[in-house]
Amino acid sequence: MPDNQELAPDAPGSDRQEQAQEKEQPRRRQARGERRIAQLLEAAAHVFCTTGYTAASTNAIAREAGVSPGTLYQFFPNKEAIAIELGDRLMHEMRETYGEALAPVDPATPVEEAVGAAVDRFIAFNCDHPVFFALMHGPDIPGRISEEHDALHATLLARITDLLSSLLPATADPADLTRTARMCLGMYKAGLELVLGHEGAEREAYVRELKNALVRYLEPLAGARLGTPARAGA
Amino acid sequence: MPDNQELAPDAPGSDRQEQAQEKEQPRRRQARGERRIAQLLEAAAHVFCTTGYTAASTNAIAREAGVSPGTLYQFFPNKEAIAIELGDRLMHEMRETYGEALAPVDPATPVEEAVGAAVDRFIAFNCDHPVFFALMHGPDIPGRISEEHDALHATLLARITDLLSSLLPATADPADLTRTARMCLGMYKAGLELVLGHEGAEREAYVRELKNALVRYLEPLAGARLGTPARAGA
DNA sequence: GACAAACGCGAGTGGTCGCTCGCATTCTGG
DNA sequence: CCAGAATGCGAGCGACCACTCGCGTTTGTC
Repeated sequence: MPDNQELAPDAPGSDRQEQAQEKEQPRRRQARGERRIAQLLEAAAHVFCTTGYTAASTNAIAREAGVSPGTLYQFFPNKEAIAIELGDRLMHEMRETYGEALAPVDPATPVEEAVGAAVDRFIAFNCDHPVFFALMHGPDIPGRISEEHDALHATLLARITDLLSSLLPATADPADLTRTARMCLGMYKAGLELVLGHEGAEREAYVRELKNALVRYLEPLAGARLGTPARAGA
Repeated sequence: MPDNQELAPDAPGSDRQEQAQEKEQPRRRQARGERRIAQLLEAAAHVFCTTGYTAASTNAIAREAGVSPGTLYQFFPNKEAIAIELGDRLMHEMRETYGEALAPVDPATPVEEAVGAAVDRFIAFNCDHPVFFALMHGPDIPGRISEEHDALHATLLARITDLLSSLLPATADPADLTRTARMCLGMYKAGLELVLGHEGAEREAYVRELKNALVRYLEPLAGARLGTPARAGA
């Protein structure tokens, strides 16, 4: 088992003459291998999506990718590593493409706009990558993914809390803020599930419904700000 | 395997002389057996609660109940039947104890009151029986439980839709009603998760937060009704 | 072309889990 | 009190799954 150092680096400290590469053991990999990895991850995404993590068998993933189980284990040390690599790539893509949704907002933007923009971005990402939802909300996910989920959860919570504290001028109790932020995130998740469960116009209607729920929940809190009475109903 | 007809009745039609009992094959069971069943179901509830359905092993359930695996299979034909019987009993108890929450409401009651009463009842039930949440929201539940969940889901949806249609006088589009009802149920589930994740005063604060979110979401829809501007904040 | 390393295969291994079977013990009706 | 049913046991069976191993094939390098 002298393979797979790239995806699952073990403890170093043995004979290593030239670490003058980029990072860690280079593990020379041909283009063919990279293609196989992408192929396997795509197959894994499909299988995870349809059956969930635990119910997904590595043999099924290999079959879906059209390779043998042995080939799969040439590139991934174990089943967990597949989910982790998949999660890492999704996380990376999300931060790259939709990172702006996490950036601090101009405190002058109305609630509707801020909520709408954030919801649109995250909904779009989740619609493009349904595996993300399966990996993040499965009850049986491996430890590493769970950590990533917690990190994302905490990040989102912090961002929402920031946004809320910019809305509530002096109502200072941070415990209230935390609860409200958690409630917002929960409502978003619930709405996301509804959105993912429908297609086309119906899906968009649910997006509007989710935005309505969030805005109506948050608007009364923004008492000190200039009200935005214009509300485009469904 | 001439046992377990009561919990898993197979196709009848064979030699049955005296069906003058109460229902189905009587399957004479001693008090000891009934006690064992209750004991096993309690153990199963605990194991399902902590590890989920699929991860729960029948041997673990038997161990938790302090009996051998063979004894477990004397009363349940298979693992699924354990979850089904547990679900049936929970469902029965819910209908018995909290069925009034599903009864039609007086159309004169304000939104806050109706929402608050329903939320309180269901939250209380779920707090008393955390297994219910685990069985209903696990992604790996067996078919029968899934059907029960769907039935409950549909019932709740129908009730919420009724309540909504009594609020919206003439805004007739039933598709909008369905979406709003689904959003309400999703918000309730999200809130329930938050509530179950906390204890004591914090838990009650989340209950209030959930009610706030639901009321604020629904209140603007009740435009034609006499408004209830008194809102007790957190 | 030759060598080595990366790639690819699929039968096989160890382990777990749902479930069974033969047998011992306890209860119930007559 | 005794025949038979209900209860109880736990080693073990078959199936499945994550993962391995030995060997054959392809690819990059000199």
